[in-house]
Amino acid sequence: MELHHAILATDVLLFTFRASQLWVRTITVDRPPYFVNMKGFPGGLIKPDENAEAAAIRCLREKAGILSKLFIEQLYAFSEIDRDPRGRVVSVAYLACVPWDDLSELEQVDQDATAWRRVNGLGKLAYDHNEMLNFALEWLKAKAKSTNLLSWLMPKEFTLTELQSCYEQILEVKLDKRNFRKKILQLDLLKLLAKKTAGMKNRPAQLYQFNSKKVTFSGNLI
Amino acid sequence: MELHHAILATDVLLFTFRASQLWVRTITVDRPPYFVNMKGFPGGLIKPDENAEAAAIRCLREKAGILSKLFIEQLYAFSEIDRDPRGRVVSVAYLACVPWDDLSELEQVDQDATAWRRVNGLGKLAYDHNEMLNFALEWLKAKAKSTNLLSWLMPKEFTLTELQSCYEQILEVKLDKRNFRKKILQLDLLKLLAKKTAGMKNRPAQLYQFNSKKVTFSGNLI
DNA sequence: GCAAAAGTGTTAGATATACACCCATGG
DNA sequence: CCATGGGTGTATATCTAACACTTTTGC
Repeated sequence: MELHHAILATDVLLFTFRASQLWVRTITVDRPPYFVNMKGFPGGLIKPDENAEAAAIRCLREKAGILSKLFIEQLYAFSEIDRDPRGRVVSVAYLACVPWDDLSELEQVDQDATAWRRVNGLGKLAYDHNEMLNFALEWLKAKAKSTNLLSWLMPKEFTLTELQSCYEQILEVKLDKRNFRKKILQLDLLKLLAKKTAGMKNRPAQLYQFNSKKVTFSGNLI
Repeated sequence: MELHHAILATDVLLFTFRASQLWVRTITVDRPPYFVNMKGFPGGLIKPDENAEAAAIRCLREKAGILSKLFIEQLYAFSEIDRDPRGRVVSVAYLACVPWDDLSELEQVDQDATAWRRVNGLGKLAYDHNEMLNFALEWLKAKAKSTNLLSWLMPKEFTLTELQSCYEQILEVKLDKRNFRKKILQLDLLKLLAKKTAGMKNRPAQLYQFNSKKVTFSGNLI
């Protein structure tokens, strides 16, 4: 129908939270001109019979082995002419989140081609994936401040200290414990469970869960 | 290099503010299957030697006759399979803003193929352009609340009543005059000019201008 | 009993909201 | 003098920010 202009692709930045750290799913990119174990985010071409989001979810499955239900939203379309050394490729990047304990053992484990890596200290990534990561981290900050997005990063049950730690990671600030608890509890996002942590070498902590995983504006949270 | 998958295009929603109303630049789409004066937003294919934003600016020039310097930011990539009846076209939509009095007479005037139309009451548009408009209006709301974006919609000199009216249009709320003035003045975004309106049939109004047109977070404005 | 993390309130300052009348101009 | 839109202040409620000690458990 028209002259061929650009290949259309997608990349996905999938985040999770575990052990007081933000993690992102990476793949190994060892194609020319990238060698020696360079990392990037899973992605691939968009097929004629799928929209960009469907392609993103498929790539997560095929390239990163992730099948679980997840939160996914479009981040940005990266279209710089030289962003891919192989040719003109425009990539619609997606951001996704999944609670660590929703993942199967196979999804949690690191493999040769794909692994969970801490967001801090990823180093130089392939293509323009560092730029994508910066976009994603800014986006996470904005959403963490104004929505209940963290329901897609926290495990099913968590303590307020763990939740606070997740906010602190994403917002890159230190929060006051008492003010944080007052604020988050009065927002009515959380349900108090009839359970506490056990087996720790300190005082047991009250467990909570999110009321809803529908991500909506929830006031100015933090 | 690869199988042909999708054509890559861009569309631009260019807004301005005049006579207490939000306006958007439209074009006439009378190609099959759209006839009888259907409206849409200016757009076109992305060329091999330009990124999406450059293509958007070029399309504004070629299809809508707009050459002035403007604020432009990516909105969303629309990729539904059937969004264009002519074939598989993915469109990276951009939102742009320009102050009415930056426009030349030729840019202000309506022509056969392209015109300024009030945002309210546009009716059914071609393709998925109604969806684009909804995205853009939500985006405008969010930015109006947290940045000095309106520096790209207001004329060089304006009264506080005009500025309030622009906020009210975009946010779709009615604001209290005294609270609005208190808030906006204490934010230090505006410069008081040594001028007042004249020739009106009522009391002259103080004129202001924006200190800066660099769009940045400016507190929770309104 | 000690180490480690959990849990808990108050106060002062800043911000948001609600609200009504007088002023300057043109006709 | 009247119609039109411009301009101004206060009081209350709410939210934010700063801050330190006691409790419960495992070892």
